[in-house]
Amino acid sequence: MNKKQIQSGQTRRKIADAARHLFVQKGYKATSIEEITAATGSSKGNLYYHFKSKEGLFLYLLDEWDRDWIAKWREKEHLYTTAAEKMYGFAEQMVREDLNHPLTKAADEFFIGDDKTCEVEDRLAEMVSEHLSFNRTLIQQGIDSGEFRENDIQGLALVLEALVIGLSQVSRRADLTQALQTYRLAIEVFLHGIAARPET
Amino acid sequence: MNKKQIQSGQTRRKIADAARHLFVQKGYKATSIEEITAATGSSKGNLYYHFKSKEGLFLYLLDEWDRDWIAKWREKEHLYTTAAEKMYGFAEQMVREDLNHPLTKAADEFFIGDDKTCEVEDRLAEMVSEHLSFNRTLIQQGIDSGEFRENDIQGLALVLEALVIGLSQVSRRADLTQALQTYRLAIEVFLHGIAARPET
DNA sequence: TAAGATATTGACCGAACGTTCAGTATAGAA
DNA sequence: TTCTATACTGAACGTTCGGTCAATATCTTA
Repeated sequence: MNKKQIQSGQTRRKIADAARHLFVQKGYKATSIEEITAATGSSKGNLYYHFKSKEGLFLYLLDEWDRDWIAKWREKEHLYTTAAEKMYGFAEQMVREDLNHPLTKAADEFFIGDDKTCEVEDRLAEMVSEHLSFNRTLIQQGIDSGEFRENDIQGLALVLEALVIGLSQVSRRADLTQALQTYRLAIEVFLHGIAARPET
Repeated sequence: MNKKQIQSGQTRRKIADAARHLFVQKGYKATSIEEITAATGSSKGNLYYHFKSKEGLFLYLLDEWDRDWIAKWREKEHLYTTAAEKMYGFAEQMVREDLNHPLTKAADEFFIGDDKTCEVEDRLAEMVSEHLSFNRTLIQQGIDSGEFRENDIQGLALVLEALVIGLSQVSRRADLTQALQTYRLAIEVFLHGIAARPET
């Protein structure tokens, strides 16, 4: 590995990290290329040397982030025995990994905005379905083990997704402790509800 | 009332309606003044004759929408007897009133964007606390009537808010029937959870 | 060390957007 | 009818932003 290649890789990393941080914090549109380069100390042209476009940079981050997230989850998953524990673990990872998944806020802008490329559109649709599939598996496991009631799994996966998206928005300006507490309470509610006794 | 004053009022209404529709559909930033005027048939200058600025227009819509929402709720509230029914009614109104509250998406951009005026910031903070207060009341009523378990009310209000925000995002591209179904399921889960039996 | 590949710079471009303003049309007052 | 306040128009302005490019610096290789 060259000295040049190493430094080039470091630059790429620095840009990606700064961009991810800003996208999460401010959203996609509200984050300008100039802000990203200002945060890295390098120049605008250099960013365009390493990444094709703003969209390309964002897409790169989406892929990277998703890979990391799944990898971290696979590491921890076997530590949890019950499906309920997995749910709490799931929530905790959501909070600790920068308080939200890129899908949550920044990607949502893409869904609504009308200026999205086909490539981006496809990739996002894919990620959403991956997300829902992840949630379905989580719920299915609980049903199989007898922990959860038989129910509309696809619907529940959507509700869980909604809960997670909403939580990340509500918690964006909260500190880690508060966020963790809210997430845990939310999962508790998701599992047990707030009604005094379940209808049988 | 003059003929002129009437027409002026109608223009104002037409602009406000078109703007609300677009803001809800596309978000705040993604909606341009030009689009709004194109949808009304009147001119850019005319919009600025009736409203101070884009922000001012948005603020006007927030106030108006909030008033309408609360008024409609007060109309229906007495029809529901149990707190659980109120929850479902709450969800239904959320869906029917254009699939979301302006707070949900467009206003969220303000929270994150750094270009907000103090006036807007204050008004939004006020509205959030009103929202949470509304949720608290709803939950408190259920506890008082013995329907809901005693619990961290402020936390639950936040979770409910997160759920509602998330639902509106997840349902934005769904039709009314689907959305209603998802919202109902979500409230069901919020009330009863998904666990096979509650921990006692 | 010379030549060439690679990495970085920052001025610049065109498009989009919010906002302004000089000017026009119209309804009611005199 | 004439005058005036109100309602409305659309070209133009200043700014912001994503993206480009010719020039330059830095490192590798021969």
